[in-house]
Amino acid sequence: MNNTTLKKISEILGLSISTISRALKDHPDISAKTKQRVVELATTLDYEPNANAINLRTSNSKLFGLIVPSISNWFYNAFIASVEEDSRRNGYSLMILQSGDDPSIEINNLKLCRQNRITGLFVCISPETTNIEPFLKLKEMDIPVIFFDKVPDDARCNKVCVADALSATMAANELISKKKKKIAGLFGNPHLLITQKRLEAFRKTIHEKSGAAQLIIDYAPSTEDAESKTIELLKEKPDAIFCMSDEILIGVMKAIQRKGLSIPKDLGVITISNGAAPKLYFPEITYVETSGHKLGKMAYSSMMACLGGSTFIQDLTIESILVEGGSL
Amino acid sequence: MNNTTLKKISEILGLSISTISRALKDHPDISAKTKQRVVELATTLDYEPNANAINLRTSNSKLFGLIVPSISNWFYNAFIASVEEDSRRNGYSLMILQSGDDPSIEINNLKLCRQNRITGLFVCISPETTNIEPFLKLKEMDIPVIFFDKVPDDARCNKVCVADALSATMAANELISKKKKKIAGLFGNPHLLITQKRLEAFRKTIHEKSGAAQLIIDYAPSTEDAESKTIELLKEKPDAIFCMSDEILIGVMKAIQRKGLSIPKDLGVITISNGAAPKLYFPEITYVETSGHKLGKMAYSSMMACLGGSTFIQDLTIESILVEGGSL
DNA sequence: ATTTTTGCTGCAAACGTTTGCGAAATTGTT
DNA sequence: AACAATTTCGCAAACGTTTGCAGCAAAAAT
Repeated sequence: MNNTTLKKISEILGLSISTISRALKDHPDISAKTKQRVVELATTLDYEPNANAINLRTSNSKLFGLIVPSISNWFYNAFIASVEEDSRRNGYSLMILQSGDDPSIEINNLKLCRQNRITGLFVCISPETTNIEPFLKLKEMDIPVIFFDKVPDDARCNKVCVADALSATMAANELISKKKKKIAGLFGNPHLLITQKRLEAFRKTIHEKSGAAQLIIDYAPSTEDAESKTIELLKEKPDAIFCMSDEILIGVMKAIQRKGLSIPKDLGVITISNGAAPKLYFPEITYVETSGHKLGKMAYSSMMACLGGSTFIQDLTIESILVEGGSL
Repeated sequence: MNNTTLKKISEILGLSISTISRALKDHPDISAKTKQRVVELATTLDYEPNANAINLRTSNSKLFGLIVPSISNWFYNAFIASVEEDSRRNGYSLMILQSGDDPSIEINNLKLCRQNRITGLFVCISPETTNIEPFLKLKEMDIPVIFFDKVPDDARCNKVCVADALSATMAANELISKKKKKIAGLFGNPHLLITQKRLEAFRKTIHEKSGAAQLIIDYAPSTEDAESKTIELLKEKPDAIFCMSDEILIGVMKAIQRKGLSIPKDLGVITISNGAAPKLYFPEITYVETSGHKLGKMAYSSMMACLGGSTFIQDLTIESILVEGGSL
C-alpha cells in the first residue's frame, strides 16, 4: 500500500541504503550481481524515487515554471505545447500557471514557483504588470527567467518575441502590392507595447510605400469589440482590412459574414496569426505567421543557454513569414 | 544570492529553528513580539518555504497530475483551465503532461507523477491505452485517479464524462423539430466508443421520431477529412448537417463557404461543441454544449470527494444543454 | 516561602535521498 | 606467507522542514 523506499529495499536485501542507491544508478562501485538483485526487487516493488527527497538533497528540481495570462489561447497554447514537449524530452517537468492578466495572481504564481524551487521560469507578463523586480530577484538567485511574447521594456531581461513591427510591415507591403487603396486596420489594446509598435510600423509602411492609400485605424481589445468595430468600419467601404491578431480576425470575419460580403471580391483581409484561425475559413485568410510553436522552441533553447552558464542577455525575435491564402 | 532558510533566520535572531517555524505559521505558543520580529526578518529576506522539504516531511505534496492527449484542443483546454483555476484557489499545484496519444509516453508521464508524489491524478487516456493497471496501482496507494472524457470501460474507475449518447439525441430532436427531412451526419473516428455511442443514439432518435427523414452518415477523423467529405455530401443536397465535434464543424463550414452556400437558407447546421467554434461564424451555429469547463469543475469536485475519504466509485456525466444559434 | 499554573522556547527525530570517506573482503603480486 | 592493490560496501552527514516532548522562567495560588 505504502511507498517503497531505498530503506525498505535495503532492509529486505540486507544491504545498506547507500548500496541500493548506487546499484540503482549503475554506480561502478557496485558488483553486477548485487546490482541485479537490487534492480529486480526494485521493479517488483514498483520503486519510484521520491523527487522531493532528491530535490532537497541535490537542490536541482528539474522543474520549470511557466506563467501565462491564459492557456486558452491559440498562440500561448502552441507555445506551451512546444515547451512542454522539449522539457519532457530532456527530463524536465513543467508547472503551468495562469495569471488571468491579474498582477496579484501573477505574484502568487511566482511565489509558488519559488517555493517549488524551479530551475527556470518562462513568463509572459500581464499588461498591467509594472513592477518586474520580483522577476529580477529570481535572476539574482541564478534562476534564469525567459520572458516571452509580452515582455518588459528592461535591458536586464532575457526576451524572446515574435517580430512585432516587422510582421506588421510585411502585411502592409502585401496590401500595397495588391494595390489596396482604402485600408482599415484593426488593432488590439492600445496600451500594449506590441500594439503601438505594430501600428507605427504599419502606418509608416503604408505611407512610405503608397502615399495615395487611405488608412482607417481603430482598436478592439476583444473579439466582440472587433465585430462591432468592423460593422462601423465597413460603412466606409474599405477595400481591405488588416487584423492585428487572431482574436480580431475572428470578430472581423463574423462582421463580414453578417454583412454578407464575400472575400476577396468585396474586400480583402489579412492578419497576423499563429496559423490556426486563418485556416478556419474559405478562402483561407492570408496571414503573416507568428508561430507560438517556434517561439516555444526558441524560448526553450534560450533557457538551456542560460542554464549552460551563458550570462549573455538575449533579446531574440523569430522571423515571420507570409502565408498566402486567397483573401487578398 | 542563495535561498534563505529557517535556519538562517534562526541564527540571525538567536532563536531556534522550531521557534521560527512556529512563528511563521502563527502558532499560539509563540509570543506576539517574537512573531513580529520573525515575520519582519522573513519578509525582508524574501523567505519562501522549500516545498520539497515540506512535502518530504509531511508527505502531502498539494500537487495534482493531469495527463491529457494534447493541450492544444479546445475542449481539453477549457477543462485544464478550469481545473487549474480550482486547484490554485485551493492551494494545489498542477503538473500538466501531454501524452500525444502515445501509450508509452503516457506511462512515462505516470511515472513522473509518481516520482513527484502527486496527491491525485486527472487523466484522459489515449485511445490505444489498453492496460489500465498502472493507474489502478495508484488507487491502491490511496492516490485518487479521476478519469475524464476518454475513460476506460472498467467499473473500478472514477469517471467524469460528457453525455455522449444524450447530446446526439438532443441534436437529433432539434433537427426533427425543425422539420429537416434529409439529414447528413458527419462523425469522427469510427473506432472510438464515443463515436459509436453518438452515432447509434443519433440514428435511433431520427428513425424513431421521424420515420420519413432520410439519413446520410459519413466519418471524418480530421478537419481536412470533414471538409472533403462534406463536399461529397453536399451533392446529395441535404437540408441539414449534423457535426459530431468542433473539429468536424470547422471542416464542414469551410466546405459550405467554399460552395457559397448560405446558412440557414440553403441548409441547416448543428453540432456538438465545447462552445467556442460555433461562435466563430455568423449566424452562430446551434449546438449541444458539452462543456470542458463544466467537466473540469466536476472532475475537481470529484477529486475533492475522493480526498475527503469517499471510497464510493463515481461515474458522473454532465448534462448537455442546447444553445440556439441561427443556423437551423 | 513553597507549590502550581501559565507562557514561551529549544531539543531531537524524522521524511528519503546523495555522496565523501573509510573499512572490509577479495584478488593479485612477490 | 606476507604485502599491496583492487573491488565492494557501509557510515554518517546533509538538504529544510514539522512536531511531540520537555525545559525553564515568571506569575499566580496556596
